Amino acid sequence: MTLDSRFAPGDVEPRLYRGWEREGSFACNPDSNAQPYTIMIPPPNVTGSLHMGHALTFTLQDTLIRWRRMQGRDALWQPGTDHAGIATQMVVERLLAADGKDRREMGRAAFLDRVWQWKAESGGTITTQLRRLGASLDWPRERFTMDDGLSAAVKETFVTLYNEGLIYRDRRLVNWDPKLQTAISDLEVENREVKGSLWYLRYPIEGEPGDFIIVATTRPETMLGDTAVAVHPDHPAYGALIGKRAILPLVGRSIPIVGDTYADPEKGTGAVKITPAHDFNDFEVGKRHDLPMPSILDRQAMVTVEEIADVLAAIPGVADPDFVRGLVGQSRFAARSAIIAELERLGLLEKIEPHVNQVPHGDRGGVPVEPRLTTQWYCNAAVLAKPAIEAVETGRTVFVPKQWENTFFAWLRDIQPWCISRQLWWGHRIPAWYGPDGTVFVAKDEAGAAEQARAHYGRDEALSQDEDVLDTWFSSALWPFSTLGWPEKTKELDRYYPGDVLVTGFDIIFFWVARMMMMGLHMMGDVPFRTVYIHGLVRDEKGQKMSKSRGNVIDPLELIDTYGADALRFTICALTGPGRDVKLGAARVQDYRGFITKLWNAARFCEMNGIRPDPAFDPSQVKLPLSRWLLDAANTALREADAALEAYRFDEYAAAGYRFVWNNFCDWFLEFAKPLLAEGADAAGAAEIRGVGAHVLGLILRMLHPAIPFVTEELWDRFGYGAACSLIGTAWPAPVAVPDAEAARAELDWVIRLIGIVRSVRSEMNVPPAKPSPVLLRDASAAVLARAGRWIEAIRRLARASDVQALGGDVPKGSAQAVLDETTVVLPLQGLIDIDAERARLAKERDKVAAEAKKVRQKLDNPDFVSRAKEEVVAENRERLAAFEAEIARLQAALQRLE
RNA sequence: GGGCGGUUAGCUCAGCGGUAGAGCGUCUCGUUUACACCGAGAGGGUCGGCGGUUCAAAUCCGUCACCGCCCA
Repeated sequence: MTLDSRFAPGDVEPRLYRGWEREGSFACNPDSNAQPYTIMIPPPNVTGSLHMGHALTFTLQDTLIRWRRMQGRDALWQPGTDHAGIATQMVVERLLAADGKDRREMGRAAFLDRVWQWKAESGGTITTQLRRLGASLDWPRERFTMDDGLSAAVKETFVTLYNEGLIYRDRRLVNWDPKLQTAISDLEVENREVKGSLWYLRYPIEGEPGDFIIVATTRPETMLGDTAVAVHPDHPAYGALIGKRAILPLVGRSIPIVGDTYADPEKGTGAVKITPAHDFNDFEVGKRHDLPMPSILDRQAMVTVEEIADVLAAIPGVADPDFVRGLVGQSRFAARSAIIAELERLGLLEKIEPHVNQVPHGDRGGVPVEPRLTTQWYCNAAVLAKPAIEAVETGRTVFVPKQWENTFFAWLRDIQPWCISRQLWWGHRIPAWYGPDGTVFVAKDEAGAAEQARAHYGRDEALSQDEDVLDTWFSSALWPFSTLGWPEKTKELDRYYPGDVLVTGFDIIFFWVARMMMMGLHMMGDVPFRTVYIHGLVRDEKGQKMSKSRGNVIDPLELIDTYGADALRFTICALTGPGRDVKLGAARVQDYRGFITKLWNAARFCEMNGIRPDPAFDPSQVKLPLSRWLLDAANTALREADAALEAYRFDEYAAAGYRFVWNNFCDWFLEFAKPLLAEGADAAGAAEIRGVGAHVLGLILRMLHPAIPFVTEELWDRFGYGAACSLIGTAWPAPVAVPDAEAARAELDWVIRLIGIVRSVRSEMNVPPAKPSPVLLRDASAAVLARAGRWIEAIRRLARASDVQALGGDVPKGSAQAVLDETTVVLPLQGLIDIDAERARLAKERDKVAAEAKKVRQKLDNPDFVSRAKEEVVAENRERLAAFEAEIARLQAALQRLE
């Protein structure tokens, strides 16, 4: 074995990943006695490809799962994807369109065949890409929401909830996407700021020629469907009109003027037109006042007059049925222009003001959503939400960070009926059949429905299944248990439900977290996960959200190609603090790649110096302070790493590893080890250093494996710590008792500080590095001198000292001086240093300490502080003051010696 | 309009009552054979403003400003 001078992730990563998969290293074991640890992913969209958001969330999850797996837990990380009804159907329709085909021509069955074919060819993109990241998902257990088993779970749930009255049909307003021609969820609607206008329309008052009520609207085209004008009951000018009627221009309909607090006297004119079939607020007003609710836009958002045909009336100068009929078939945008022009012609347009408003857009289709009155299937989410809210209130499920539970509560406490039907072909077909008279029979299959129909009608009747499919989230909500075999009673279900943690971004709380909680509690009787860890979003270096339109999207696969998966993963961990977005760019990944390289090179040094795993090495038997110091520091790092991971502090975990490897192992241990390993050094000492070095390198590899699995596994294998690809399954290290750790810490701490002081003085005094200098210790105790003697080689090497000795007599002329505890460190550098500069340096040092001392003295001079502060704080400050004063005295003495 | 989060060194961020920190960048120095994807040293902050609580405030409370997100 000889390690290359650079770690080559591109060669190593695929080989190790294949090795892990081949060895079955990612597999859970339902037959084991170990305590399970389960992470259910919010399943990614089958049409998706890996983006930085995935890289973030899967890196964190993989870090957790690898850590728990090493701790001996029976880890299940359940992979899979959801079928993404709308997105997938759009993808396949686009492919068909390229071939000049249309799904309606080919028919439902052929279209679905085509979707499955697409899924077989392209649906594995993201799962392949997750492997590049190193994600250790239990792939043989991969599930898809349209699988038979998961489909059975959907049917079971639908039928159960229907029978409980929690699923029902209702006619109400939905968010309708006119492009996709389906209902969509509130959560699939994004409000976009659009520069529009506020049009002020004059509606004539019935029976009072020449009088108008002026309504302000952002959507004049909907006026065809107006069935009232609402004013605030207390409105000074318009309040008196309540109870009268207005003539709806163009249409000629007589509509009431109603009093409703929905009308905001501050907005527009204070009077608002009411179109119950095309606006959610107006719908509520319509219900309160029992208004008609005609739709004037069809499924494509084209004008239709079918529902207002019988109220059209010709009123000269106000309304013209021919004009209205002429709008039929026009888009809502064209109709708007035409209506405004006509109103203007009739003198019924008061004015137009520029207006910026929030326009709801379908997030997939990209066109403005049209509220539309349709019959859909609904789930009574308010009932399901109650136990979900309670589970978080009582701590059965805990949010980390806790503040996110407010977001969860806010949404669930105000939850609207969940529209679960979609006018799509790709998805779980709603298990409802209709008889000839429209009676609904809900059953898991057609035979069940037929049986119900027979009982109902007393004979066999032809049934037709509902054409619609279910919202994708209906099946995603079941994911934490449907993937485990439910509704079958499987040992996996028994063992891995509830899961331990759901890891996701805050934007997903409404989507998956809330729905999984509701369905898990209702169908399984228990929460789906005990902890919900919420991380931030990935942004670019400037903090901007990554988006295709901004052109600032970073492809994680490119980062992996360039810097390696470990570098990307470590960067993500290091930057993932609590409740923070992660600003990430190539530069950051490059920086952290330095750490991977550092680790690699430290290992190379070990290799070159005969540091290799020794099964006989016993850390409790080490003799050298350096060994004890290193083991003690490793204990600290391990404790920090564990505490950090327990608390989901990925940044602190990464920092603990970084500090230990770089600042303890490399900067000091390996440097101190060099003379001890040199030729002619004490053989027993060298053997111990090799032993402890190998032991601690092994600890490092284990401790960092969850974050940087590839480089650690490669080194583990190459050094022969275990069989090939075995690190992933190796036990997580625990701190061990280190004899005399306190003394070792004191000793090494002193040596490190001494070297630091000498280096600092030399650098500040511009001593040429090639000029070694003696290091003289004045006022040093016998113990300190003995210590210096033990470390003389290291001090020579690292502090550029020619010798280290006690200084008995006077300080030689032209020396530089510094204070280390009770000792004054003297560097005789006559001719090499500028005495004035040295004087200034010492004075500055003294003044700095004096300033500190002054602050502490002022504190101690305050009787309130001494009497009211905690005793240990007072004592600590007394000690600090004493130390400062002693240091000042020594610096002062050093200054005087210069004269 | 309501809610949440943020404002600490040039940048990215920890710290959240008792000595202001890290990483990166900057400057100076370095052919010390693990590593220049390196080593050594240095400089750099009235912890957004203003009030308050406290012996003590970056940290707790109030208020304002600015930035970002979510919901109307």
